[in-house]
Amino acid sequence: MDKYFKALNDGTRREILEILRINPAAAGEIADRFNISKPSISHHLDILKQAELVTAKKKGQFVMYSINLPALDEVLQWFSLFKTEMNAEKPRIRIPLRV
Amino acid sequence: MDKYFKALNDGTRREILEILRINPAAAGEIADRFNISKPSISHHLDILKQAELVTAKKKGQFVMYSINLPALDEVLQWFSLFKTEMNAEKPRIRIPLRV
DNA sequence: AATATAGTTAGTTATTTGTATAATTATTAA
DNA sequence: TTAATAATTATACAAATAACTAACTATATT
Repeated sequence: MDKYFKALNDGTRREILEILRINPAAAGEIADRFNISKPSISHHLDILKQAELVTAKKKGQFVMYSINLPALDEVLQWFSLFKTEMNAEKPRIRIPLRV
Repeated sequence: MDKYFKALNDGTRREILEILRINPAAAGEIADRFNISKPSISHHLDILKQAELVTAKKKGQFVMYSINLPALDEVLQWFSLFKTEMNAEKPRIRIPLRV
């Protein structure tokens, strides 16, 4: 869990994830979206990769980065511990909205 | 969102939240659970309070800390952006397990 | 009033982190 | 094979962070 939170504790890295959520992208494309040097972005991508929040695959001279949704889902599960629903008293029965 | 992730980027603070999830507790009770000095825990509590992840209320000579679930829910919502479900192709219909 | 208990604030230190520039590797194009 | 493009690695440095001890404030007890 620690590696995830470490990686997520940076606005630039969270933005990168939001970008990759839509589509995979090359390192340079990602860097172009920020006013930060390319080596810095490369470093951010490395941290995300080490945390397994993204994957990287070389395509010719490009390196394509993709999001790793299952990892993000693991973090989401940690937060589920605190779901208000779980701690509420009343509603024991949930009526489905649609079938 | 930044203040949340900053506060959550520490194992001790996440453990404190897990403790407070069960019950409110005084600063000292919390400190007793860790091999860390009381001033350090006090500082962690302050960071959690500043991030609005916990609330503090003085009761006599004690300070009782409680979890702030709605704030944690906000973070959970950020993660929901990445819910696999949202990006998956297949399951459009969910069958409720029980009514 | 004096002492004990609970907690925070102040000040210090070692470590980690985000950024930059410069140099390097790898692939593609002339 | 030389030059251009994409990306990473190396190095340096300022700022942020987590920990400690010591000192302080506030409440409770004797």
